[in-house]
Amino acid sequence: MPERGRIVELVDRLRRIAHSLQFADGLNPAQWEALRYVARANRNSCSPSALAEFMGSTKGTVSQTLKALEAKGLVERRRGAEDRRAVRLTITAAGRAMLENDPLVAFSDALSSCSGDLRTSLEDGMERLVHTVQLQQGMPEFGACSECVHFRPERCSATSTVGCRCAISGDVFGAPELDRLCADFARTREAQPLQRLR
Amino acid sequence: MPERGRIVELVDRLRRIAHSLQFADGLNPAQWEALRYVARANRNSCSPSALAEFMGSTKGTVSQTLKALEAKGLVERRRGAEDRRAVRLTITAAGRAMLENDPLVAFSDALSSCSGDLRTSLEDGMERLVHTVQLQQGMPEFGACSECVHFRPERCSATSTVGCRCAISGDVFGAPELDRLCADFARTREAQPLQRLR
DNA sequence: CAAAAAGGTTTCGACTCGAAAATAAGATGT
DNA sequence: ACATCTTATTTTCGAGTCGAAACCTTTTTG
Repeated sequence: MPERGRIVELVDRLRRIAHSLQFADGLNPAQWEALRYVARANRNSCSPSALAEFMGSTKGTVSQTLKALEAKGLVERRRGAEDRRAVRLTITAAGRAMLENDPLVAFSDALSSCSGDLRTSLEDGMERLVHTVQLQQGMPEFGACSECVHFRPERCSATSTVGCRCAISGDVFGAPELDRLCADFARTREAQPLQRLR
Repeated sequence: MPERGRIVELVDRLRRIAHSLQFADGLNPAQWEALRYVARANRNSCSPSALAEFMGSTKGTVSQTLKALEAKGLVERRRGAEDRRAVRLTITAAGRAMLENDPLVAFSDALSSCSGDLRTSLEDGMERLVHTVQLQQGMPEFGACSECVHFRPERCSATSTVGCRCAISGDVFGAPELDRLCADFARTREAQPLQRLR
């Protein structure tokens, strides 16, 4: 029997370290997470609701996080044009600058000296772990078009540029947004077991 | 260039999931972490100070966490026999029972269906990641005798049982405590680079 | 012995977070 | 049109967490 608790300890250490690191530059962990999200989500998912779902939090709590980020000039809240209830979140130049020294980059730096293969297999393993737990726990999963059930490839005009018409929103996403996180994401293949990794 | 931010995203998701999961059974993440620690530390490290260092927190904060755990009957605080300032923490039977359904076991379950090799290489990779970041960030690292600089193997009487006389505390640790976490831990080999994994 | 240091606890204030109420804009049904 | 329901978000409130600093007690040091 492989030690039952090793992965538990590792995850908890990782959590603690990441938590500690994210008190940098006057932000707190929730604010860093939200800032990262706003920089990473597609235009349909840049809303307080989607962010609340992503963070496993409530809209009320997220509203305060966003208020803090807006006060610091890192994020903008604008009311939607068509739907006046909606709020569209956008990251500002200052917000992008702030992300340049994201404290979690320490983890990326830690891998900088290792081979690409090693790095990739570690990342793949962690990704499977995250997916599996999210699935088992019934947590929502966010992802990009390429692995999404709702993805409908679409050719743009004469050039062979491929975009994505989302079967849910009906919107077309161009190349820049194809890799962004979407709240409507649903993985195409069901729960790939960890055995089949690599 | 391998995507720079992938590991950052993964770590942050892992952190968020682990955080969410640890609001089970009336405890909070800090309390779960402390409970795990008390169950896992050797007798010299079962103190509020060591726990504070482990958690990257302050003694005051830890004191409150412990007060909560004691009130729930999961941990006992007893004043030291020799040094009356010291407090010795011990986990109770109820505490052990509580750990039986540690919410982070979800991560262990997620790996239960994968091969031992795969699991081990993922765990090894994550362990290196944790070590490397802790080292780079000047964070304290906790570990057990087997990899510790202060480890001095010691034969007990006629039987070939091997114990550990710690060069710092001077104490002898028997088999049951050899694998426990120690606040005086110092890794023997310096910062093994991630390249040499496996 | 007095002073300093070490181990813990308490107090206080800032801040986070979630639940619930409030606001406001769309959507739906009659 | 009009009332009602739903969606999107913010505000308010209260409980709880955490860190800094003050405090207490017990060694250790000079």
